[in-house]
Amino acid sequence: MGNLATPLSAARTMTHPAESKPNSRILIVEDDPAVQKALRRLFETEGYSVETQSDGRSAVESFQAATPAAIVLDLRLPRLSGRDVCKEIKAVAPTVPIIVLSATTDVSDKVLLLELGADDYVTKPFSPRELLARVRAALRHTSRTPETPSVVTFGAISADFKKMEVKRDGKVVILTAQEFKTFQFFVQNADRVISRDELLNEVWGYQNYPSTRTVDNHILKLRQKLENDPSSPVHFRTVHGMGYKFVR
Amino acid sequence: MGNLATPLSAARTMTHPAESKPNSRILIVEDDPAVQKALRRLFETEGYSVETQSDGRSAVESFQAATPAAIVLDLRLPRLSGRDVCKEIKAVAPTVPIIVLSATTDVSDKVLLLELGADDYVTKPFSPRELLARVRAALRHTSRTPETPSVVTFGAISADFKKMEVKRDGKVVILTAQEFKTFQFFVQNADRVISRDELLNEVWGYQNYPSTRTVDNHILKLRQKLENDPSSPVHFRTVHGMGYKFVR
DNA sequence: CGTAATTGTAAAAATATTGTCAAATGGGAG
DNA sequence: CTCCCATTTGACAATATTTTTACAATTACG
Repeated sequence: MGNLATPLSAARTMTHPAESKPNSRILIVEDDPAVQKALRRLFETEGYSVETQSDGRSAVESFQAATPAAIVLDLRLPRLSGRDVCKEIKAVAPTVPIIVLSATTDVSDKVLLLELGADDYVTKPFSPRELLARVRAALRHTSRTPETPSVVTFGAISADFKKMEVKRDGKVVILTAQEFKTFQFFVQNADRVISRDELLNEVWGYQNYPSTRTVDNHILKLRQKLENDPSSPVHFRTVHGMGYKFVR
Repeated sequence: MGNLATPLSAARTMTHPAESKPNSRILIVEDDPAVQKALRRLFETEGYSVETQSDGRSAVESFQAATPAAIVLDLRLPRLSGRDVCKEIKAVAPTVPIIVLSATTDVSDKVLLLELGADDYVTKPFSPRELLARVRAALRHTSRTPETPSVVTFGAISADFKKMEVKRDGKVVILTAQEFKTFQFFVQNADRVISRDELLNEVWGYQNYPSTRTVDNHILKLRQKLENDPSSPVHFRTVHGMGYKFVR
């Protein structure tokens, strides 16, 4: 099986339906007043309550005063660098998601982000929607922690998402990267009808947006690999005119 | 990959079922006639109703005349720059999503998009599919109707709109896509008399506008599937000369 | 009552969606 | 550069749904 490190992170960009969290407090750390103002507006119109800070030291203090649900953090900050803010906060509260804003040069390597403890990042000319999506994804991730259990079993299938391994009757089934991502998305959204469109958006992403027939083909593969009788699927059900639905 | 001119035809073949909102009007602001024409075709073949404008001033006026569901906006415009169009519109109607078309140089700075208040952006040259995907994503986000409770029960019927599942006496009843949509509309508008025309407008959409008899047939199906005694309906009532009325 | 308009109903006809496979594409490893 | 394999596309068949159509039943109303 291919290396899934990169593709998986893409799947995190989910904008999830009907999941807007009111009452969520966001701490925005950004020194450019224009950007700060714009960010505040962005999140406030989405129903978040916003706290802003302009430098690193104040950010940490503000965080300690009242723990926000998530943090949007510019890396280039006066007084205390974004890196250090990240580290300090993660040391105290490792579960609060931090989304880093950065120029491409700031994070040439993902290793850096891991070291920092950041949960996600958005690079330079970013779309507001994308930032929102990532914050939401991060929030969702923490708010329902046991969302994706590491191991899921149903029928003759057992999947270990941590190991990225799927077994059928105890024998390893090899899924390709895309198949695995699709599978995981279905498991995370069990019992819900998912349109091809949503799949393309959430699993494939924007940059490569294939035709809807591609989705069907991947469903076909998943059925062939995971269903007892692929021609009359039990788990990967089709909902005519709507999309697909996964049931355990 | 996609340079706008040719690949449009490719995206045309993309069948796009159920998901697309009927009656969605898109305002396209683009001064290059060739691109404008291509964009119009792109969105029209996907079932959107399209309004086009070639300069900034007209765009704002057109917007005020009739508010579209979303706006696709080129940044480089005569008469009034895309930036200003964006600002003006966002000042009046912050919820209408704006997707910006831009050369990479236009958005080299992350400040820009945020200040503008744009929701998303696509850089030229862009793939038609990507643009479509982003517009759809934006629409999906705003047009979310939180008014439908996820689960509704009445008589022997229980409906889970999230799972798109309807049960009668605990047994799953299979509704087709159109039946389900019709059913949902009735539930959302319980106790109110609904004319066939309204149903055709709201549930079917103007792009495929069948005869009013089609409505009757769907009511028939709903009664057969959901009523205890379909020939003397309790929930899906006929209001002679007017239309139908759903009561729980 | 009687008639015209409206609605109920079921089957046929027309469309639309999905399943499936083979071939084309494209990216990465060697 | 070439080969390999995942991915995507495109075609076509197989299904499923939507719409039309025709006619019977019902209702409104003089």
